[in-house]
Amino acid sequence: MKNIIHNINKAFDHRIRLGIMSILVVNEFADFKMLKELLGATDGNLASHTKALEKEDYILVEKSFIGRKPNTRYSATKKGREAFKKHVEAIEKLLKQ
Amino acid sequence: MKNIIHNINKAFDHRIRLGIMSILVVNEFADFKMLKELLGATDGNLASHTKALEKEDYILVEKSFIGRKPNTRYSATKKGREAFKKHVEAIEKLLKQ
DNA sequence: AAAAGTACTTTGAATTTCAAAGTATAATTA
DNA sequence: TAATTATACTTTGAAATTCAAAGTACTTTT
Repeated sequence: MKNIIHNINKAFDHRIRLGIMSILVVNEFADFKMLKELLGATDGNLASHTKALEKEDYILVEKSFIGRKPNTRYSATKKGREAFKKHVEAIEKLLKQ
Repeated sequence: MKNIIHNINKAFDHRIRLGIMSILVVNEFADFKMLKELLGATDGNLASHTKALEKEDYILVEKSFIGRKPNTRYSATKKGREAFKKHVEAIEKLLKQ
């Protein structure tokens, strides 16, 4: 096989999704507000990217209340961590020649 | 500033464009056929991604004939190389926490 | 009690992605 | 030599994605 981008996961193509995963592999959890600030995304935009990752079972979404305010908290699943690791390795391989 | 994906260039978000640039920073030139094979892209798909990079002045497109067959050859511009280098550094920084 | 803020969700328009079909010529086979 | 197949792209437009504005449902401040 020749295809050099074969192992690059299209679910992580977009910088916001790449950012979400980067955050979630080093932080056990992150909430909506934290992701929004770290990524500079608008609300709707962030919601659709988290939804895309959730659909792939790469992240887990947990809704609860902190005090009486709603709080949505995200974490990377095992599947997500593994897929992201593979993706990062593929990018590194691609970039060093 | 908090935005951790601030230096990630959206022109290189897509894996095919990332692949094109990776190829063009190590090879002075690559033609349509070579890119197509290395990236596993369809014709129309590759054409639109090269067009996007050309629009940003990140790659240069030269059309000629080899014998009597048309040949389209791509190369990275100085601007493209610089932008890509910055992008790669931003990705590396993002990925190591 | 009204106004402003927080934490999202919904919506749909704009943009992007993609492959099928088209164009034009070259090479092969019958 | 005529027909068929292959090469090297380009054009087209439907489908998918991206995005921010507006909406919902509270909570907090004035």
